[in-house]
Amino acid sequence: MAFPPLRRTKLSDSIVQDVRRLIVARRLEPGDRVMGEQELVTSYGCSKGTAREVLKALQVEGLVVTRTGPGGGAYLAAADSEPAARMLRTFLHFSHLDGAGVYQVRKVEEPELAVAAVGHLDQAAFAAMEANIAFCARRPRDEEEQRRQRILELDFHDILADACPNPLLAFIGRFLNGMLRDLVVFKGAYKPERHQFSEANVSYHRLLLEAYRQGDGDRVQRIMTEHMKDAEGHMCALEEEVERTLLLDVPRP
Amino acid sequence: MAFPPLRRTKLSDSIVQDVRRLIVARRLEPGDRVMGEQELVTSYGCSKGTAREVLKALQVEGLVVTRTGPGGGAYLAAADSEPAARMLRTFLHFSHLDGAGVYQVRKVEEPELAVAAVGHLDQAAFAAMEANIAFCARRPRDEEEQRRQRILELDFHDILADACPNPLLAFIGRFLNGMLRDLVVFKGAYKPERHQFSEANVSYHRLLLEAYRQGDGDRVQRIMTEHMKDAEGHMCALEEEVERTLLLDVPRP
DNA sequence: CCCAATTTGTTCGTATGTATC
DNA sequence: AGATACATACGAACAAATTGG
Repeated sequence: MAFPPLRRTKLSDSIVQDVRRLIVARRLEPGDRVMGEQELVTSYGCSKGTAREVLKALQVEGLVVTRTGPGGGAYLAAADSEPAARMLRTFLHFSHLDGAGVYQVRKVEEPELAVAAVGHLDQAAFAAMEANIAFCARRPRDEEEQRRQRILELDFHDILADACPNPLLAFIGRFLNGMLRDLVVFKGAYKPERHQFSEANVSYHRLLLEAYRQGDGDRVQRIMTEHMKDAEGHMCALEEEVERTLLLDVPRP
Repeated sequence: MAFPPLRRTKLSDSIVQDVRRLIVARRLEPGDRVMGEQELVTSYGCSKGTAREVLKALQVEGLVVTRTGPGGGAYLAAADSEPAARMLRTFLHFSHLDGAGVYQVRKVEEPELAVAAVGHLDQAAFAAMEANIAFCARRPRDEEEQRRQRILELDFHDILADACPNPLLAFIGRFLNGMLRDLVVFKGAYKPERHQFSEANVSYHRLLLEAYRQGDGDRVQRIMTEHMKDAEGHMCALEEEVERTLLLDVPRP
């Protein structure tokens, strides 16, 4: 036995783990000060380079932000879903998640999120929904505007996610919206042939807005469920179409 | 131009972004070689420390693993959900997600996952489910064994997640199971008073196993839906109890 | 089994940009 | 404007780990 350096894990990793534990143990909140470069060097006896790696890891995890200058250093970052979303995207990138997989989740999650948002929409949210519908209902002048409309249709669902009091549900909703945004630009879901899809979405959004104004949770649930079912059908049709064109371009051996 | 000091974003961050783009552009797969320390230094003209920060960031993101020695360097890591799960945990840590929030998602997600797993369970999975049920059905000799049983009940759901062909659905399922494992140990859900909860879970698992053996997706859906509804009730009761004891210990001003 | 080559891991010294006072 | 404090970046050197002769 007897490992001479007695270290199987990288030094920086163990320090990172230690700092993480310290953060939760001391009940630190966003904005509080965390150990900076010098403090890590002095309290752990490591070098600047190692301390920098530790800070870098915590930055990537979205836990801390660093500022230069006097009074600068490392501070606990505000809760941000972006790092988690980015890593989930990379994980799913290698797992080859397709649009059908996205909608298998979305069709059960989005109705739940929609009803959870009832009673949590303020005037600004209602105004944003109205403006969103107004823009998406306009007849697009060119393909570029059509693409922007499709992106904005997803923003409508982001408004609902922002109003959802359940942070996990809201995260999943926003994440799925982001995935669909990517699919829109990569799979060309904004093509003219898909115009009826866009019109269906807008009408569903109109119905949702009305149900929200009346605070009718059951109706919100029913409309959103149907909305997702409809959108799933469009997505599957789109993917089949893309599949066909790909098969024509690159025939398999 | 020549603007070395004219930089608003950190150098290492831009290199990280560049490497990420390179990975997806070249369609690299897990196991493929990525730029290591030396290569980063030579191709980006940065220092060793900066190159190490880049590698560190990619490691934290779960994208690459590094090995020492000849033939070592940075390699694209196998798809791993752990980094994404860890960051999602930290995000939700600051968002104060409670057990009720977990079950609001779980009760709509787990039935969908359960039916998706139908037809994807092999003999090993069936054997694992049987062994799991057998262990959890045993009368616990002490509180410690009871706690282990509660953890293992969640492993039953992990078996289903492993069989689920939708990677996103499987990720959410495994993530929720992990969250509940933490709640079990922190909120003491394994207390003797909760024994009937455990028995209910085991009976639901038995019914699920039978439905899976018959490949009856509808029955799987119904049983799991009821299972989640039941578990949600127990979780809410538990949290109310914990809330009461906390109010007794630390009366609010 | 040891030795050498290779590549990451770690340390120290130094310099520079940047924000605060 | 200058001094201070801090992160950011570079360079050189050594240690540790792994592979192959």
